[in-house]
Amino acid sequence: MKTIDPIFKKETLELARELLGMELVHDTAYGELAGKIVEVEAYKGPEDKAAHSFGGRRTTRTEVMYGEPGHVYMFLIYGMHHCFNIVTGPIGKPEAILVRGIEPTKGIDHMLHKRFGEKPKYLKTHYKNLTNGPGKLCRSLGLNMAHYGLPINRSEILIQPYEAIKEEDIVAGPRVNIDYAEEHIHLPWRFSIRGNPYVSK
DNA sequence: TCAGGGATTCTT
DNA sequence: AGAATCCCTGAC
Repeated sequence: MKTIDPIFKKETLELARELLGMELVHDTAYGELAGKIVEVEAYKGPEDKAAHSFGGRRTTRTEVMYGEPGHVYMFLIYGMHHCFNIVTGPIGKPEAILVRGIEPTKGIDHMLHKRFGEKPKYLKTHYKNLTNGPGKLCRSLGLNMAHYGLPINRSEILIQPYEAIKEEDIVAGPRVNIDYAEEHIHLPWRFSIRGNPYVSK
């Protein structure tokens, strides 16, 4: 019986901050694709109006958030972009952390190819736009619905220590594109590494 | 069964 | 500022 990595048992907002500076790895047949996490958002259902699990909504899509923390919650947005999330909170409490930006660390050539296809030469703008957004980083790492529900650090998806981030280098602010969340729009549950170029716009 | 909308990205 | 694009959801 596989156990859950204890790091994922932390409180969601605390874990969100600690994820900054850690390395997200997709271990593929042709090598590791990886990047340092530089931006995340916390979603604390069922009380959080911005969360997919608000009000205890429990469907095929949100089901994994009701299970053990440390599993992958993937969803498709706007019919074309995948988003990668880490399930958090105790069993029965549907919380998650969305990874919105990473700084490439391993397998950059493969990532460029996955995102932009075959190019005679990749430009500076290709590198800059490789992983500075939730849909972009999934495309570059090759993450999709096939990874829904996988146990992190017990599968091809890994999150491991990489670099310590000082508390004063963490920026907290409101989450992006949640206009529907009414009084929860302004909760400062978006965290990023100050000044990092791979933080999304 | 179906209309409406979205935790985005790219182009104009 | 608007389009692309389609799965998920809730209502009927």
